[in-house]
Amino acid sequence: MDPAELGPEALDRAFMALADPVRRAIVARLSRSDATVNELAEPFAITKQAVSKHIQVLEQAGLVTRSRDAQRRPVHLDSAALERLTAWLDQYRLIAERRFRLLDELLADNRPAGAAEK
Amino acid sequence: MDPAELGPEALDRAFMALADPVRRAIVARLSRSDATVNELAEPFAITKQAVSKHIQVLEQAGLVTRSRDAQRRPVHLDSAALERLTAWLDQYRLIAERRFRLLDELLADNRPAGAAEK
DNA sequence: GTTGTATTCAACCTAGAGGTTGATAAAGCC
DNA sequence: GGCTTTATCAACCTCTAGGTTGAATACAAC
Repeated sequence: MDPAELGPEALDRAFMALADPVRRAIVARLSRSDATVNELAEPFAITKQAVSKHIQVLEQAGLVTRSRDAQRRPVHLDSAALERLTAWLDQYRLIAERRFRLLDELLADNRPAGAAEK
Repeated sequence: MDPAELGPEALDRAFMALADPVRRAIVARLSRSDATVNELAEPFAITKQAVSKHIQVLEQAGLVTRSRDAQRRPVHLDSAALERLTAWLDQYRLIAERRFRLLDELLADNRPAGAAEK
């Protein structure tokens, strides 16, 4: 099956991961460069353990990956994962927008024409 | 300030709203046409009260709006809200991708050049 | 006005998210 | 070996999300 396919649980985890300001800030920070847990924890008024948990949430959501560098575990943003979420959103947004466009054309054309769109 | 500006709480609510398979299915359904609570509840094995709550979550997240038609309260998908989320994701995805592209160019160019990207 | 349909409100339950503190693991430095 | 740094594990607490049932509201239809 398509590796870029996103099952429901994967979407659950990805959107849930982004539904937290700390984790979104981490994503924003990682967009500029990879970073370690300590570096990522620095701006926040919470413990490093809490940040470590946030990173694990992002990792299980597939949004970030981690490597090894001695005792450090640099975190890396997976931009393809963000793209998959964008794709999910765009899919339904475009369906809805196409529908509105058709409706507008019908209305502008000449008559109500009592078609779809309850 | 820009009405399309998304504060942290708005992003919290929007992403949280999408972190549930029932609510995502509702969004998918609404992309095809507006629908009432009863219509939206039909495919699910949960009570209408639960679906009503889901819709309120989507509404407070700004993802849907509601109108009145006698005792019915048709739900309408706000595609602009989806677009705002896409914009948030793309913002950081593009920063990360640009960085990778530059790094690739540096590597392909000729020498390591010991620049950024820890 | 009474019945029926669509939706919400209120109270409650349970599981999990996000936080803490304290102990543990793993790797470099002297 | 011992010490320090980086990061995680474990146990715990509190708050909220998602679900239930049962009563209440709002409007239509008869």
